[in-house]
Amino acid sequence: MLDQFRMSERTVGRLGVYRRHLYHLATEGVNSVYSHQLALAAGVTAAQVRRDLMVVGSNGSSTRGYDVRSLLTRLEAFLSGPAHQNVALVGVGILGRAILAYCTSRSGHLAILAAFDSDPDKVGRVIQGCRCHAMAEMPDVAAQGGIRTALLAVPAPEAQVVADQLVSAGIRGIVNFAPVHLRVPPFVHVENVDIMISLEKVAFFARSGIAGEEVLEEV
Amino acid sequence: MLDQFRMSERTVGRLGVYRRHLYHLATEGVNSVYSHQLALAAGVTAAQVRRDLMVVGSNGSSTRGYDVRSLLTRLEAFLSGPAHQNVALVGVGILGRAILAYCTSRSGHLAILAAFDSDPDKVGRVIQGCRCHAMAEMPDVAAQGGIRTALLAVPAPEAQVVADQLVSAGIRGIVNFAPVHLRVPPFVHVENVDIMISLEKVAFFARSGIAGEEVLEEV
DNA sequence: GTAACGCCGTGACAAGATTCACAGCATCAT
DNA sequence: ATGATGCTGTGAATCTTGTCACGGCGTTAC
Repeated sequence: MLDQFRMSERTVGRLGVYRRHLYHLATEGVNSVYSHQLALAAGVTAAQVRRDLMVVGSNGSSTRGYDVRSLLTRLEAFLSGPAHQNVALVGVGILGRAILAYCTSRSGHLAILAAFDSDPDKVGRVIQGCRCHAMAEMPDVAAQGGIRTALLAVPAPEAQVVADQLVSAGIRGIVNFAPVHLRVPPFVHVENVDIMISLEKVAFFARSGIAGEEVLEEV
Repeated sequence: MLDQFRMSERTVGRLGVYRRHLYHLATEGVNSVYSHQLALAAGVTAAQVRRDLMVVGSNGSSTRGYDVRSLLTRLEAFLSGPAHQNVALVGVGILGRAILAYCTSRSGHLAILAAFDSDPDKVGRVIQGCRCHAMAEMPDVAAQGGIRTALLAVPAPEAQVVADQLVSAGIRGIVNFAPVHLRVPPFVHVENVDIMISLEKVAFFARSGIAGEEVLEEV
């Protein structure tokens, strides 16, 4: 719990997946779950699940597995911390709107509190239930809302400039949808969501699979 | 080419990033580039770049670095193969439309040839320049268009069922935007793009106040 | 009561990814 | 020439990540 500093990024991602599945289980009234069931739902091995859960201080029983409610609480505490966290969306283009719709439809520990765009036509309007501010208001809104995390969905050429603005407005984590590498200070965490790269990767392996089938297929 | 079967997924992703940057350089008339320049643009180390480029058969010179045009050609050949590849989009909700807009605005080696949706109101319409078909037409369209890769942007509860349909329609690679783990045969490659998990990860590290990404020292 | 079972927690191990470090080479300055 | 420079390509070392295997312990069956 203490050393969140040395947490592996991948482990954090998987913990999020477990949490989501546990949430499902909880709403369905399930109250205990085995590591191999979580593993199946998350697409990893049971050993991996158990190893990951060590960081939140495991409380599994050998007979019933993990108590869903209790584990969910622990994961929430570990991942989200005590307080509700607010997030900003920057760039209200078509992708930005999709993200807004996607996030607001989902529940609670993370909420998009404000949106920002440089287009004067959008400023002042409420889009997908979220007020759109001018970029200049960023520092104030971020400070007032305690926003430390931003979703960046602006066109690639603007991404770096806007990222710099975000950092000076106090943002410490950025989910970057623009297809460029952002240069930020070391205390800012950037996660790239690069749809085209993902697509190219999948296309690559889908193509390789052709040869795989033709040439040799084991197992 | 060589054994693309054993290629690391991460390496393929980085090669895509290099390719994109090389494309930029080429359009700007730059005709040679050093590994450390590519590294800066991609957010990795120079050694990593050189190591990655080994798989496409490096041709760097010690004095001018890499020839942009030549390296770009090699990367294109390696990543995209000889033929143009077609892709399908399944699920034309707001996210699907954003993806359509995002991809069609970008150029060439990968094109979204067809869209699919279960909503009868959308079927037959042309959205973002792409014709929307009924799900039932999937196998035919995929076969005719030689589509082996799909972008899956349907609601989570439907994702698994649709994925099964895709696989039986001959799809061998899926970019999955739904927040669920898809169970597919081993010859199908799935890449998850999970916006909520990415956001949670970033929020976690932003809260921890730790460095996520190293800033590489310049020039 | 006790033997057998199945699962968790974890140390040890293996596999994989990245970085280091240096040979080899073309170029340039002197 | 000849030494210095600065880059690439790559084996080896290091660091990271995932897997294995087994002790321990409730529970259940008999």
